[in-house]
Amino acid sequence: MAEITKSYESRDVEKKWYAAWQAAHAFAGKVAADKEPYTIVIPPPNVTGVLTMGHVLNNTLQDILIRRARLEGRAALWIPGTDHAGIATQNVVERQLRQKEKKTRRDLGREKFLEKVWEWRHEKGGIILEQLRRLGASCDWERTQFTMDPHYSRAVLTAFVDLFRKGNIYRGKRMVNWCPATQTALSDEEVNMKPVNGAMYRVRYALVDAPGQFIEVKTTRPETIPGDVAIAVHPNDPRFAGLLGKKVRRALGPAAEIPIIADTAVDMEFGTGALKITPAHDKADFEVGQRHRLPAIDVLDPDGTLNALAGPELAGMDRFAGRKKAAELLKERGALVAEEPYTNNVGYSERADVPIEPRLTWQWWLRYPRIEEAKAAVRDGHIKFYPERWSKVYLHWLENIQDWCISRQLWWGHRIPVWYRNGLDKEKLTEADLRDPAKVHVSLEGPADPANWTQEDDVLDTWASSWLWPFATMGWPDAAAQKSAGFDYFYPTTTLVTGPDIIFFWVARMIMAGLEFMEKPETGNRKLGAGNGSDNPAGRDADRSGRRSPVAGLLPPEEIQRRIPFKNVYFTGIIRDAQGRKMSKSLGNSPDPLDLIDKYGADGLRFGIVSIAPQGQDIRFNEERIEGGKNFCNKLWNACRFRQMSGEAADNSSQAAILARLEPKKFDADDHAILDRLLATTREVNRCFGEFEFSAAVQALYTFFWSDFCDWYVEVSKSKLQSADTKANCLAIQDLVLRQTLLLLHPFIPFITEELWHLLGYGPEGRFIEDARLENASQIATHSTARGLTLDRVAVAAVEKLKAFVTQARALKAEHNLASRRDVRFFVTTTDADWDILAPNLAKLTRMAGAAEILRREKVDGAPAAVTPLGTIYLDLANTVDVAAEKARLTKELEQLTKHIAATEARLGNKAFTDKAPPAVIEGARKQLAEQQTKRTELERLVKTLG
RNA sequence: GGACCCUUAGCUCAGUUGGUUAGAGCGUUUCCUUGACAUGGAAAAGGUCACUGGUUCGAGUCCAGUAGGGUCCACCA
Repeated sequence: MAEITKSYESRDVEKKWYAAWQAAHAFAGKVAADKEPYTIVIPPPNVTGVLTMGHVLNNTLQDILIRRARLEGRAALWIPGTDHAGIATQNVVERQLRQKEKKTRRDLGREKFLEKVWEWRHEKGGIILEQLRRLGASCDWERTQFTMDPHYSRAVLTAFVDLFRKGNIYRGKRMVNWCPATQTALSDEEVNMKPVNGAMYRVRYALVDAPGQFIEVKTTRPETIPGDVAIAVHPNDPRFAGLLGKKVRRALGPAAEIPIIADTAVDMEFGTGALKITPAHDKADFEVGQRHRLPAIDVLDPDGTLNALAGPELAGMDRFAGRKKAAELLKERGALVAEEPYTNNVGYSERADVPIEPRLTWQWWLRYPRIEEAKAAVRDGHIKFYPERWSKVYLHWLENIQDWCISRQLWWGHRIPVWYRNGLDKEKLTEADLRDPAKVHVSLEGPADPANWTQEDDVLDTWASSWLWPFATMGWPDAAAQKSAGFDYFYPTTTLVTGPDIIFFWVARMIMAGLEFMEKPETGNRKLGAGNGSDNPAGRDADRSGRRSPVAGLLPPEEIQRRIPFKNVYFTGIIRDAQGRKMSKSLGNSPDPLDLIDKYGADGLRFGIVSIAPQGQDIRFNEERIEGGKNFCNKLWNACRFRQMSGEAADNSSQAAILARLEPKKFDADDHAILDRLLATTREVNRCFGEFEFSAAVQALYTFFWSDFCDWYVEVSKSKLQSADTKANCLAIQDLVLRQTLLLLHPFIPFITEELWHLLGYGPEGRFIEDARLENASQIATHSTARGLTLDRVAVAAVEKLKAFVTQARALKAEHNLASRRDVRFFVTTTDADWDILAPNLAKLTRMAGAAEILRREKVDGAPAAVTPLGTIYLDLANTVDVAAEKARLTKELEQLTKHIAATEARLGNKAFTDKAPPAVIEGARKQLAEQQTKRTELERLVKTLG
């Protein structure tokens, strides 16, 4: 067996084991009838993405769950893959095209451009999947998915056709969020509101019939004045009662007389109480316009440039330049009454980070399916959220859900499988036309006579493909593919690990998709993709609320349970920098995880990131904690090194073999205590996994391993290993502890644990650590009992006292500047009972305290002393004691103790306490008081001896 | 405007149904290269648990309110 080196070098170890795991197909998810499945689908990173700290956290947690599942003997499957990320990817390729060839995508044309995108995808896409391997992610790479793969596209289009047939999808001309930079519509979820410092302009409009009279409005967007079609006031506003129905002259742009109208949408309190109505450029104005049958005058081109309708002075200007110019023009004409700084909320395009424009366009909309069941799935606990509070956010969104704009004016994506009969005027298409197969064809295959049809240009929102991820990655809707993927076995997936920022984008939609599409094959998967079904023209009077009355035919609970895409959702925190800001590319405040892996090892990074990621809270990134992860790995390495240097093991190849080497008759208190702590830690980690408390699990393992095992047990071992009588048993205990600790730690730090597992020979030759089974505490206890070992819980308390004894002894030395001396003597005055605890441990205690000897005495005078749970310990200093300092030190301790005693006595003297508190608590208080009093008596005596 | 979260040691944070003298890591001070580890060991200093009330025998923990910080949702020009 190879010798363990002095320090842990991660690089080669990581490379070696990852290659070995892959060569052995160790991560393959295989159907096994005798095992429980454990399934995770990765939140697919953008194919353009590179590994960020967010990915590190997210994927480390998934890997922890998957590896733990394997150790527990479950059939684990983790499906990896990437998202085609419509806008992001198209942007990347367009930018490259612009830089390298000085061309736009339109210069190339749709087909050529898409070729370029695929080229890019094959050359540079999916780097992140390679990076995940560096992190140690144990995905089943042979199942890697991409949302633009042919089979995945088929799933996406099948879902579209099916929903269209059911009447959930319709086409409508609506106000949408338009991104002038990418020139596509966006869903509400892709718009972020930001406060923007701008100006509020007070503008006056001249009354047509009353020269010299005006009505004033306030606006932040004077450049849209050419699109004004009315001025609205509240019908109950007395200030304007006389003006209703009168006309004013548009203040800017093509001359026009526009009416003053009354509408309750106007807030009398705000601004001047009068509102300019520009239906083409504001959602609220659009609705007012609809109510009053006013035209919408669109003065902006799709790219945000003012067009001819804005008038010659503004036409051709960018919207922001136009705003300034408009203000100047108004000023020149005396129409600008005032201009003041103003901060308002403006919607920004999430992708392009530019203000969006409300814009009236034809788009495809989805009325979400299974909304009620989606609520029930979470409300009734079929799907559990961790932390639970996110379910409120989820339910609130579903309560107020709006139809989803699923079409995008992009080229990279799933092209909507709709064909229009040639010659049809798309601008005038009615709902009835849409459902008429003679006019509009909807299918996967396309029309039989393609020459007579023209396909829809738009593609689907990327999320309209990723919402199928949990089952489209397992073959759906192809029955044969589902069978070979083990769909029936692995679906529903067990746990989804994701960020709360995509709860609406992704989590909620996946739930609805699962509920809608995962019907039993025999009852459903019927005519999926069969084309226009006009049996249910429900989309006819689609309104923005999109609410379907809760109809009969809601799924029963068993069916919900069967269809849901996952049983647990764990929401990670968002990783922030030291100042608490979100990590972002533009701020440059995100460390490169690969650098961190180089510096601290993948295991160090994993351990560190998990340890700072408590459940449900955002994470303040702290590189020192990553360094702490590395240090922990080194500690683990060296403890195993110590074990290896301490002696050959008879047989380490299984837990049973190690248990067989235990010699229960030779157990001392430390042996009992460390095994007790091992079982407690095993139990605690188990509990943590049940509650998804990863950082608590790491904390428990850290404390157990570092404090209980290394700082105490390994140190007492050094004495035990000196004696041939106790050596073999001590080594067996170390092996038992280390073996179990490696198993418990493996999900968190897979590389180093695999390496040490082999170096110490804890498994059969040629097998991985994950081929072993992690036993829980009661299984270990049962096996131990079978070997004649019964753990002595009293020993645990004794060891706590011994630890306190040693600490006091060391403190005495340190206070007298003798910490480095190993030749000091200690005296102890104590009871026979306590001496019985001390005596068998004297060799270890002497070594631990760094003393030459510890002797029992009846009485000691004039030496520095400390009161321990096992008697009073004295440092033999002969005549060199500083009596005053000694007295001050003891008096201070006595004072503190007296306060505590008073508090305890007060509690016990309170009849309400003794009447109402549980007996165990009262008993604990009494015991505590007795101990405190004993200690006080002793301290008082010591102070007195000092005069 | 609505909802949710946070405020505990110098810093970053744990603290799981209310119950001994509130913990960890980092940092700080002093000491230690003893045969696993200086990526380490020992000892120590450091907290009126944001504030104010309430419930309770007992509150960091439960309730109400206040202040400060954050996130999400919401069409006030």
